[in-house]
Amino acid sequence: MPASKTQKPAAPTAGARASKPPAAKPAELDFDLLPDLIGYQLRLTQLAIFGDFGSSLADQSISPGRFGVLVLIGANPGMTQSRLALATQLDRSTMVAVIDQLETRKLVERRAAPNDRRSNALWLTEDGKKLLRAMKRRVRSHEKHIAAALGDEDTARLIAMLARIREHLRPKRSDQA
Amino acid sequence: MPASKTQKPAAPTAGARASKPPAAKPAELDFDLLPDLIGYQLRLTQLAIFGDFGSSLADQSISPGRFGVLVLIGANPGMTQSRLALATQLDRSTMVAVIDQLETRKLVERRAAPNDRRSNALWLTEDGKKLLRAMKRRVRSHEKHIAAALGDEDTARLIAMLARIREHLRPKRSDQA
DNA sequence: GGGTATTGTTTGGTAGCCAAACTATACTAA
DNA sequence: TTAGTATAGTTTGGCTACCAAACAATACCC
Repeated sequence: MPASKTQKPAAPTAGARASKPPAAKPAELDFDLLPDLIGYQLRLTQLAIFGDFGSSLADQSISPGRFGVLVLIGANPGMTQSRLALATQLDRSTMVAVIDQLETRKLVERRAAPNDRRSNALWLTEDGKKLLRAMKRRVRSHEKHIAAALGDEDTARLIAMLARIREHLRPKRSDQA
Repeated sequence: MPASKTQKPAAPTAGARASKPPAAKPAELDFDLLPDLIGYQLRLTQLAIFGDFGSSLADQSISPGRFGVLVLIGANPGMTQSRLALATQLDRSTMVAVIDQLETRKLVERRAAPNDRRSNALWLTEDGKKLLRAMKRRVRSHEKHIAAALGDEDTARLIAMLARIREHLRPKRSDQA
């Protein structure tokens, strides 16, 4: 932004005030090929859903990702961090901070793994279980709200389509849903 | 990672969900309700697509988001940063860095806006146009590859479904595709 | 035993994003 | 004209989320 002010302000002094043409309306934006891109549509939709999801869980300040971690630990008590990292497609080093955070909040505990002293066995605390139950309820109701836009049948079809895309994209991969 | 299938309801036989055998083996992971969540599925699919997309554009080191910005500027030459921020759902302050980056790489230019000395009019440089053309080709072919997993008809249906979800979620909003 | 693989961790980096405060400019109305 | 207010871009500061390399402890295999 030029700080100089050497230029005269468009002299409104002259009475030439007659023609104020269409005033150059912003005009419609052209999104070109974007709306046809599946990745773009996915991003938009995910933004919308996560925004909604987030606001619905905001008071717990648990992000969708953290919720997923809690679910996995809840459903697979005693699992290790590495397995969890694999399942969530996060790096092991990332998972350290995630568990640190959840442990600080007293939602998750690291315990000794029975067979391997390198591993941490992850368990929900009572608080964690309680919070998870409450969040699951909300998530399910939130999900119902979304599914209402499509109907059960189309919702199932949508999920199947997404799975199909993934399978087609990455020939082989496992330990992930 | 021991692997298996793309995971399934996991619950070994319906209903039974109490016993916890002292699994000596990694055992199957239970993803619980996650696979039924649209948001979760979207995230997985987006990860897969963007990963693929990214690797296909890696040599240009242009992220999907940056690509979208280039497309918008290309299709709406002279548009301002604010409009662009609105269209991409980014903050205006975020857009500054984005444009800085693209300008440094000589793909985009900030020019004086004709009617408003506060605004920057954004234009692609020749390099920008060239790169955009090349990337569009790749993106389209990439898109074809994805669509091949579904077929044209289902692809269109998928996109329509996603749009429906968004509309249902956020009552109304404009300036976005 | 020795070699190698794996687990969790530390460290250091990146991308991407938002919010508040600020400057320059534009618009509006007294 | 002038004052008030709104807007465009920017700066600053922060935050989340992520990866990659290196490392110690432990496990596994021969």
